[in-house]
Amino acid sequence: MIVHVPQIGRVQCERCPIRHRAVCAKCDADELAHLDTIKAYRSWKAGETVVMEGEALDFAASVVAGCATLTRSLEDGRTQMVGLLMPSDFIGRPGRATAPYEVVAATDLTLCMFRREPFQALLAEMPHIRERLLEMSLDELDAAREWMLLLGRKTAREKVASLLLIVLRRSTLDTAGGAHAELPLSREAMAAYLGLTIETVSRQITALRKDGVITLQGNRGIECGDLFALAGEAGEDFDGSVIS
Amino acid sequence: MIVHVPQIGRVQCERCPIRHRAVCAKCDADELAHLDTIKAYRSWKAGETVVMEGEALDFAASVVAGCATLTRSLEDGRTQMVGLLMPSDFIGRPGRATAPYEVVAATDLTLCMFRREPFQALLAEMPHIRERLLEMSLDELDAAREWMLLLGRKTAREKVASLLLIVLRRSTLDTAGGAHAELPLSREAMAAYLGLTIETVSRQITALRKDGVITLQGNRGIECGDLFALAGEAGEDFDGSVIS
DNA sequence: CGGCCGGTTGATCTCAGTCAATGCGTGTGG
DNA sequence: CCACACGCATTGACTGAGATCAACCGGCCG
Repeated sequence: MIVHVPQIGRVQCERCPIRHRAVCAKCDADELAHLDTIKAYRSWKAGETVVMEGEALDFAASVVAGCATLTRSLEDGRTQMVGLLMPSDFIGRPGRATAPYEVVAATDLTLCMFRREPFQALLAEMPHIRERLLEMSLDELDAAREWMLLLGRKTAREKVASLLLIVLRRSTLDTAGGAHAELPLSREAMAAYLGLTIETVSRQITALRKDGVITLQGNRGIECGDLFALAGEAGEDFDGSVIS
Repeated sequence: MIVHVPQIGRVQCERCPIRHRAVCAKCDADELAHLDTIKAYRSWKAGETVVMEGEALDFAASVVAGCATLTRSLEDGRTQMVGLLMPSDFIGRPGRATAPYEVVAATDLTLCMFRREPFQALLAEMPHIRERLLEMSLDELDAAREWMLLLGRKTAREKVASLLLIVLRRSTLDTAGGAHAELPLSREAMAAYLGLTIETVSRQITALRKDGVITLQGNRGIECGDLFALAGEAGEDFDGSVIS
C-alpha cells in the first residue's frame, strides 16, 4: 500500500544531494535535464510501507533522503531483512513488474521516482544509466554476499558489532579512530537484519557497552571511541577505516 | 593457485551448450565470431582451486560444464559459501582486479575464459553483453537475497530440504511430481552452503529419509517422489514446480 | 493518571554445535 | 590377495549459544 504524503518540493537534478552516487551519477547535463522532466518526489513517514511483498511494482526509484528496508518473509511470519537502502540506493528492476520484497521506510523517507515504462525507455536510450545500474547492482551483490557470511557464520556478538560498524563508518568521524551516529533502525529492524531476536540484540548491545567498546546516548545514539576495537569484535580481518 | 590441466577441445560458440543462457546469450553471429577469437577453455578436476580469496583475478569466465563454488572466509577459518555456479553462470567483475571470494571446482569443471583487458574492451563495444550481464547480476542478487532468508531464518531441516529442492528442480523429472539427481556437492560443501556443520547436514538428510520424504542411492544420489512434500519441508510458500 | 510502545533483563528451554567413535568404500603396498 | 590407511559419511553423547516466555522499566500521548 502506498501512503500518500504531500510531495516535497522538487529539487533540480543538478543540485540533488545524491547527484554523484545514484543511478544518474554518470549522466551529463542534457540527460539530467531529461530526467528532471519525468521524475517525481514522494515521501513516507518512518514505519510506513512503500511496497508490499508480491505487489505490483509500477515504478523505479532512488532514495534521496532517509533509509528504507527490504525484507523477505516465510509464510509463518518469520522475516529476514535482505537489504538496507541508504541515500543514492536504487529500488526496482528493469523487466520485473512485481516486487519480490517488502519495502518499508525505516526513517522518514523521500524517493525520487520514475514510472516503469518511461524508465525502461530511459534505460534503452541512456547508456550512462545502464552502466551505473550495473555497477550498483554488482556492489549490492557483493554486499549481499558479505551479509551471507555474517548470517551463516558469525556469532550474535559479531553480528551486532558488524552492524554498528556499518552505521558508524557511514557517519561522522571524530578524533582519530572514533565515531558516533544515530541508528536508523529500531531493535526490531536490527534483529530482522541480523537474523536474531530483539532480546539477543539488546543483550549484545548491553554487553558491548559493559565491555567499554561502545557508549550509548538514549536508544538510538551510539558512540565508539575505537573503531578498530569494534572491528575486532565484528570478526573483521581488516581495519577500522571509512568506506570510500 | 591455477592448476594447469590440458585444455579441452575448443567448441565453436554457435554450438556451445551454454550459448543461449550465458553472458553471450544476446550476441549475434558477428559478435560470436569475435568472441571465438579471444576465448580459451580450461578445465579443473573436482576439488581443485580456481582462484584464491584476495588473489589477482586477471580473467572473466563462464561455466561451460560442471559446478563451482564461491566462498568467503573469516580469519579463524569459518567459511560460508556465497554462490554456487552452474553451467552458464559468470565469474568476474568488470572494473575489479582482485577476487573477493575463493572459487573452487565442486565437480570436474570447464570454464570459457577471457583475459581481463580484452573482456573490458568487449563490454565497451558490445551492448548485448552489457545487457545480459546486468540481467544475470540482478538474478544473482535475487538468489543471494533468497539465500539470506534461508541463512537467517530457516531451521536445519528446512535448509537441507531447500538445497535438495534446488538440485532436484534443476534435474530430470520423472512421473508427475517426482525427481532424482546426483548431488554436485559433498556433505562438507552442503554444510558450507547452508551455514551448518556436516554432522547436522548428515542428520537432517537421514531424518528426511526416515520420514519417507526422500530416498538415497549411495552418498550422492537422491530421489524424491513428491517435490511438493519436499517444498513443504523447505518452508516454501509456493509449489514444487520446475524453474524456468 | 493510565495505557501503550520500545527496550531491557531474567529464567528456562531447545536446536544445532562439538567432540568422539564407528562404518564403509577405495586405493595402495607388502 | 589381504591388510591397512585414508577420506567421507553416519551416529551418539553432551554442551552451549541463542530462542522463548515473561516480567519490568521509562518515555510519550491522550
